[in-house]
Formats: sequence, structure tokens, C-alpha cells
Amino acid sequence: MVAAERAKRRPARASVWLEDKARRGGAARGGQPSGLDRDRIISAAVTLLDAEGLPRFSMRRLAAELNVTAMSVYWYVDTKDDLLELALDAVFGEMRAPAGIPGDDEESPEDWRDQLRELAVDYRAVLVRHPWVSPLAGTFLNIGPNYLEFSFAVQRVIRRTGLPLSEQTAAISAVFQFVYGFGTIEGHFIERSAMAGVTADEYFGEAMAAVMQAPQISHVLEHSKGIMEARGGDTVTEMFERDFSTALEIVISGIEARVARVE
Amino acid sequence: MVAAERAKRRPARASVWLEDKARRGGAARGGQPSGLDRDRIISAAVTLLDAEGLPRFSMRRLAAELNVTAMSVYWYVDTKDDLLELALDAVFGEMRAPAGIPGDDEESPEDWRDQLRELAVDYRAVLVRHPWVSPLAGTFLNIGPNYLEFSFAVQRVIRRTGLPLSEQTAAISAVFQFVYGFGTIEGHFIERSAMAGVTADEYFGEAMAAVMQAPQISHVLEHSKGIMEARGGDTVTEMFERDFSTALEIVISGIEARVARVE
DNA sequence: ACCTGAACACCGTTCAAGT
DNA sequence: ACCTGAACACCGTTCAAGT
Repeated sequence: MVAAERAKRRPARASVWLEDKARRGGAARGGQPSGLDRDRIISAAVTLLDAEGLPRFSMRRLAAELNVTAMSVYWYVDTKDDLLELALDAVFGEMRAPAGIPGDDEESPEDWRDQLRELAVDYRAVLVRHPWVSPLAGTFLNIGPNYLEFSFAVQRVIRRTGLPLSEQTAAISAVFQFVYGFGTIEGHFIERSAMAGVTADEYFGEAMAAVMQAPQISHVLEHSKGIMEARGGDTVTEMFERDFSTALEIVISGIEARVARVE
Repeated sequence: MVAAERAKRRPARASVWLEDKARRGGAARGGQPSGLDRDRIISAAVTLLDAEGLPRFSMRRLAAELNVTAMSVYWYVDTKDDLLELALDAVFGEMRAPAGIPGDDEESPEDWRDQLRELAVDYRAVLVRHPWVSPLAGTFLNIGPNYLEFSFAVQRVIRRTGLPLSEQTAAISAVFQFVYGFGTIEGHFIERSAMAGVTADEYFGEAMAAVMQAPQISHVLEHSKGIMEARGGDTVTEMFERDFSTALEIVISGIEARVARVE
């Protein structure tokens, strides 16, 4: 949907992963020397998105990076949205081996809590490393192979909690929608700092000063200051780290309490 | 940042709420009959965003809706991003009176759990009613008056949980990042259904069929089907409702468990 | 004080044409 | 089979000019 505005007349296939023509290009086999193929395009897209951010990303800039005309890219992908969807699933592949996380069929020595922490930490890392992931993940259908593998791993772990089936989707939401939200603001914050050419700590200081300076709010500010100072951690990074892990433990405790209630 | 790509040369003020020129226009006082003012522009923007979605929203289309040339709007707002930020805070004003939620200074007869549910439900409602809110809320600094009022209400309620100060920001994250993530996908799902000209249930059926049809995943699918069917609720709306409230109770239980551990 | 028209530097995408 | 150039219908924003 990100760029769908100009593609009004297109049949609007819901995802690249459905009915894709998939000219995946077997790496520079024939005539011209451009050496383009789908994988090269996708990884150049990821690089450009990381470097410039989603709003600055355009097919023309990407093509320039590949030393090719903008329209060459269209031989490999149907639309900009398709390409973004491919890039999205590509970075989901950076999460380390969710397939390695076993379900309750196998006997697993590992605690489901640790498995859940591992998945949450990985998902957060992707969101923070690639701030453009959040708006895309919120927009597309997310049925690429890497994301599916991840979400099946999540399902397997949640099954081991002992929650009744009817509450498992809710538990998945409680954990991973939280991670999504947290990673979104964290990644965006880091991106903003970088683009302002300033450290996260400096940017935080400026933002706080900015909020303080805003009118109409001084009367509700005393407690906010207290809450901020008590937050713990000397740097913004440490703050994020502590908040994330404490919040994650809160949600895990909530699942445990829910299980205990049912048993 | 949404439209910032073309405004590279601008000083890049971090938010409308800082150093805004604020020509708020006292409602059609002088010469020309266009009757434009900031409030009219903002509410037209909200209407257009609701009707067409964020990607289709443009200054030129908005101006057309107002029977005015695109550039007239620029007399009232500096940039498209500023206008979006104003529209964003405007819809946060739809949450009913978070200012009415007391802190622990006043003795309040109401349980903090109910207050938290109320705030979460309101926030979710905004995200679902206005699917364009999520990407903007994830992008801007969120220091408009309505959002600040909301987040101060959140702080007051969390203070009443009995959590130590050092864990209160984490608890806020656990609740409201979850709500943000949940409202994001829910709102987007409803938007997609509407734009496909189909009910949410029909769209859900199609999406499920689509995922099933995807290759490489049939081997992990049996449990997913089980989890989906056990989810409860006959319609998609009921499913969302149940998942949301169950997940919210999980997080609240987690906060309670955390409080008990400390006491 | 408010509004407009023309212009600039961009977009995504189509299409006919090249090799 | 792959790539290009020109063109279409858009963007956000600036600037000089109108009333």
C-alpha cells in the first residue's frame, strides 16, 4: 500500500508471494553485462533503505545505485511495493534459526520462557537495525517464507506454555505486538538521532528539552521528571535495554499467572 | 519524516509543536471569501485521510477538497508533515477525557485496572478508526497537547499500581506498545478489507486461503489450523475483541505479579 | 492578509523500441 | 531475454505576483 497510490489500475494482487511471475534471473547468464538479478536488487534495496530510510527510497535512486536505468528493475519486480515486500522478508531472514526452536512434540530441555525471550530479542533487533521494517510489516500481509517460519516458531513455543488453545493467539499478541511497538519507537528514535547527526543521548536531551519547552504542560511535569530519572541506566541505550527486558518479564509473568489460573 | 524527502533544505524543526508560526486564522475575518483557517484544514485532512488512506493523501487533493489551490494551504501550515502532525494530535483528542482520570494524589474509588483498560480501549479505538494514525504515531515525536494529556493520564494510572518508580516506564511500554501493535494490524486489516470492497470476514477467508496456497509451508500447518479454530468468536470482529481483551488481561496480570514480587 | 499560476525537481509506471 | 528513452500523470514546495 505504501506506493499503491499510483498503481490504481493494477489488479492489486495482495502480496508478491501470490502469483508472482518470479523472474528470479539465474545470475547474469545471457547477453548484456549489467549482471542484474533479483537477489542483487533486493540486497541493494536493503542497503539503500538502511542508509537513507523509507521516505527517501525510490526506484530511480535504487537503479542509480545499481548503475542501471530505473526501468530495468521492472523486469525483475512488478512494482515498488513488491520489491519492498521482498526486502522485508529478506531481513526477517536475519533472525537466527527460528526453525531450530522445537515444538512440544520433541522433548526439549529448554524452558519456553527462554525460547520466547530469544524470539522477542531477535524480532526487536530486526526492527531496530532496519527502522523501515516497522511501517512495512504493519502494512503488508507478511506471508513471506522467513516471516512464516518465524511465526510458526512462535506458535510452537506458545504451545509449550500450557495455555489453553483458545488463549494462545492472545498470548502471541501480548508478546509480539509489544515487541513490534517497542522496536518501532526504538528504531525510529535511533534513526532520528543518526539523521540529525547526533548521538542517541544528545538527541534524547534535546527532545526532552523540547517537550519541556512546550507550552500548556508544565503543570503536569513534576511526576514525569521523577519517572524519567528513576528509569535507570545512564545512557539511552541502557534505558531501552532495561525497559525492554522488564516489560518482557512482565508479559511472561502474565502468561504464567494465566496458566496457573487455568490449571 | 513521511514527506521530508523533498524538504531537504529545510532547517528540519523536529515538530510542529515547537516554534510554530501558528497563523491559526481567526475564521474568515478579512477579504477573500475562501473561509480557510487552520481548523478547517485540519478537519478536512482528517476526513480525507480516513476516506482515502495515507498513501493517497496529498496536499493537492486536500486543496481540491477545500475548493482552493494547493498553495493556499501553505499559508496556514509550513509543510505536509506539519499538517499530518496536527491531524494526528487532533484525532488523539477523540479519546474521552483522559484528564478525568485521577492520579494517586486524589483518593480515587476506581481500580487502576479499570482505568488502564479504559485508556487502552480508547487508544485502540483511535488506531482502528484511523489506520493512518499508526505510521504517523510511529514517526513523529508525539508531543501535541492531546497526546501529552493522554500519556500523563497513563503515567498517573501506572503510579497507582504500586510498582516501583524504576519499573513504571517498562509497565507503560508493556501495555501501550502492545495496544499500538495490536491496533496497527487490526486497523490495517479493516482498511484493507474496505478497500478491497469486501467484509472483514470475507477478506479474512481470502487471506487464509492465500497463506495456505503459499508453497513451502504445508508441513507446518496442522497446528496453525488448530490454533485458528480454537481462537473463539465466529466473526473476525469477535476474534479481535477476544484476543485484545485476553491479551490485555495477561499484561495486567503480569503487572500484578510484579507488584506482588516486590512487596 | 490572503490567494494564485507558473515553475522546479522529483515520483511510479507504461510503452514502444532497441540489442 | 534483457535493457533503454521518452512520455504520462502525478508529487511537495518555492517564488513572484496578484487583490
